[in-house]
Amino acid sequence: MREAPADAEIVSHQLMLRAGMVRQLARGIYTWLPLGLRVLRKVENIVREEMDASGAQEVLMPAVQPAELWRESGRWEQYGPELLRIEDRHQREFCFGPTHEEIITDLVRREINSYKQLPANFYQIQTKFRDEVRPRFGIMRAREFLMKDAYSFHLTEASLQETYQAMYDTYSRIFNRLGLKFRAVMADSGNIGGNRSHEFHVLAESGEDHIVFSENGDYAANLEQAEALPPETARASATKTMETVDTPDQHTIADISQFLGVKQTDCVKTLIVKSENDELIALVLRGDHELNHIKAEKLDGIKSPLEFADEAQIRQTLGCSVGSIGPVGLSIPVYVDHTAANAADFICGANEDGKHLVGVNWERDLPLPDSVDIRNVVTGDHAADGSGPLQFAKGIEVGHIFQLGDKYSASLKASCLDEQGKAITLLMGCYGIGVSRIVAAAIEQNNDDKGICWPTNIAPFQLALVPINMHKSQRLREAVLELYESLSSAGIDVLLDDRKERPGVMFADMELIGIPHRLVFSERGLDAGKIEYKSRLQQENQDIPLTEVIAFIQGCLQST
RNA sequence: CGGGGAAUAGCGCAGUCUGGUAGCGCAUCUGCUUUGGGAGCAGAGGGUCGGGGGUUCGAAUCCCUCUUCCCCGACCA
Repeated sequence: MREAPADAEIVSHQLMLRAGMVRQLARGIYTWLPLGLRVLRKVENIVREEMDASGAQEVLMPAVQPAELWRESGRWEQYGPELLRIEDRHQREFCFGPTHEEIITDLVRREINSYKQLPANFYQIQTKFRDEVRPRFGIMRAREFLMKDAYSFHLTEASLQETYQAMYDTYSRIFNRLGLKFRAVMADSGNIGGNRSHEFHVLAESGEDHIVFSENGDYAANLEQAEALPPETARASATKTMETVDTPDQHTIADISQFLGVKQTDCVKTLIVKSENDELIALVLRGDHELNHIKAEKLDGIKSPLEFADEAQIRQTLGCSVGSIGPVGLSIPVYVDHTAANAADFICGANEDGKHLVGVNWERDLPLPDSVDIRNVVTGDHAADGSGPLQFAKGIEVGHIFQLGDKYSASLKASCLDEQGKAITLLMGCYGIGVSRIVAAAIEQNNDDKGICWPTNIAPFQLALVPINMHKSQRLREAVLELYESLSSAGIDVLLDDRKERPGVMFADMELIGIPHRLVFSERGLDAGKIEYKSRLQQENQDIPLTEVIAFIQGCLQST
């Protein structure tokens, strides 16, 4: 289709519809059309080959899973509405699997009894269903999607580390073979649990995740996880006295700094969040900094997930509105960010509507508690490992590896006997790749105003063969068919555009669907013994002698 | 779950306010012309106007209701 449906928001979704790769059946549920499926299968095969090469073994687990196992792990209650629950005709409860920790752990506890069988790593490439609150962006965040999930089992921590590293290396090989620019970053392990975790991001401007890394690449983390170091310089000494000033109707830091004619960095903001008992806790940050929710909710006493206090409760306890809060004289617990703790002669709310304090100094006007890291890193911050200034990029998460430890093996009682005949609870790792999401992410990273620009290894076809006016020339037709046969037999994935269309239409369509290499064959070329080659990524054409064309194309495919 | 929007031909949209035979562009089909960057002319096919109910002589249009989809937020790989 030439026009994208109006509800396709991002470029990969629009192009996948226009190129005829997928069609939506229901909210977050898609049919893969032949062209899209070719890409999906190519991605899948690369993942499979590299997983096999890593020593992992492929299995295939059921999509429909009995509730009992989920009750045993405690997740039937925990998982919430994202878990699609169903009943069979006997009113037995099942769910459509969003992930397979329970199933693989159950399998392993039945089948693996001895240390001699370990370590083991099992994977599958299989359809998952997660009843997302808000599916969007086509297959980027669908409810039903294709995922590669792997689970490893170990007797010792060292063995888990070894497989974790092997998976890290395998993932890097996979994304390199896919031809995508990516980065592995340290990540929060979130609800899945465990201690160490890395995310793999495909870099794309439209990515929803923010990642940071140092120039030499030694340090890489997602924004949630990146540590903000305390300032290196000592706090300046006080030069001003504390005074109250009138700031009518000035609530935000932007308002205040403009109203008073000061920089946002001279201001300090105070956010009020809820404690575990729904009481109030203050978080103090420099005016220009953003609160990092993940860091905050890990602090003692703070409710997790983080919840901001409501306006009414703030007014009742502190006697002022949200826009006028400051740390001076607060009777509730206070956490101060490292950078805010380094401020001198700063400006903050006076805990009285329409008033702020200026010239405030820690330890003179108010006590300074031990400072903490609760902000997002910003441009100018340095990497926590000392590897230099941080750079920022946006990414799409396509892989995530975790060390689960005994989270599932303990609740599901998966153990085996060690060399001394003693039962040991197994340690686990799990490793996911969003196979269908990779297809969308690859398009987000590789497109132009004409359409998709597939990396050769995952393009639906490697080469487009475009004959000009083949229907008018029998000898051209014969030459084209012969060339098509020899290209195919040479193992080249070639698409012959044998439609009776005008050249412009064929060129535009081949560019839209993103075939990386193109050969144009005309009667004129046939006479000259030449064929015209063009790469999807370049403007210029070049003429190749017919006799050399197969070798030439093979060269093109190898260099990409 | 809260807030907002939409549903009319395969796609993009008009028509709805003010009820009176269902429209436009692209796509599709036929014919002729054209043929190296999304062709031109002529003609044709294609619609329970998301479903159900109501008001009316008459409903895409007004009323009620259900469903689905989209966006923002909360949530989350």
